[in-house]
Amino acid sequence: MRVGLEGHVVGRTLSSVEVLHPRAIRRHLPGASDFTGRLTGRKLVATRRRGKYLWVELDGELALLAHLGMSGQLLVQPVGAPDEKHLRVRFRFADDGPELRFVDQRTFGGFLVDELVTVDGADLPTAIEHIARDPMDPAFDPAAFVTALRRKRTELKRALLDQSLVSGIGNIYADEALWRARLHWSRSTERLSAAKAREVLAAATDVMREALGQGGTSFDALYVNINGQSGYFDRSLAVYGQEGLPCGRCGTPIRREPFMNRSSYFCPRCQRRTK
DNA sequence: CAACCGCCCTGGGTGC
DNA sequence: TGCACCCAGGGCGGTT
Repeated sequence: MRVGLEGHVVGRTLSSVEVLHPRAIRRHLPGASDFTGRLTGRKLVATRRRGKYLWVELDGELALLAHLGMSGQLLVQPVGAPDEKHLRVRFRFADDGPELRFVDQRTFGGFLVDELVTVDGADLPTAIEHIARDPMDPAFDPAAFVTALRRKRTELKRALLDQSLVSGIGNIYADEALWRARLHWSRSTERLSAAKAREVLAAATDVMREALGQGGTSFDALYVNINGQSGYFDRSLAVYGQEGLPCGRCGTPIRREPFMNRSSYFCPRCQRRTK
């Protein structure tokens, strides 16, 4: 998504911004008129990503920060193309070329305009100062992650989802990484060996790299790239959403258990629960 | 302070 | 056919 966006918007100047649903900018506390006011006339300089956050650097040390939530899409569409049913924000450009649209059925996604701050050598929007580097980041420190993980006193999957430890891992990639590392989601972080911690991190990194290579995960057909095409990593899922189907390693039916008001999928034989 | 819970929201699917 | 209900997801405020 970031790469696609880069090719379409970098170097262009915003001429108008239209907020069609207030929830899409709920994290921009000064409100819609401030949001559009700060963006209008601004030039887009670069696209950046950290974990699940995406932002566009603007001239003037500002950033347009986005989180797509679970159903958010950024689409490039010709001016005048029919509005999508769930169109939430429209960005138009001074060159009158194709516009950028934020389409989001479930309205978990959204934007804010934010100032940049330097944290540990990286320029970040202030709102995401607490978000850790993701495993694709060249400056990501695996050893520091392992140390921080083992200092936690919680369940392993909770820690993998904690975006202040490592970012970019959500419910799907956590389950896939745990299956690859043969660890149950409820394993305690403080009793996890450093070797096992490294293993689950490596598995998560592999899952993310493979998913990126395939354009992401689109199990519910709501995830699409900048051209409206879905990723197809869902074809590669070993456990997520596979309840009752045989484990690819041992054939035991995959099980689903409630976890934090959602679900964890795992192989009950490969991923034994420990005390 | 760390850990944890519940809520935000929409629409597709299911069961009655 | 229509209605009530459930579920998916990430992040954050509030509570323990």
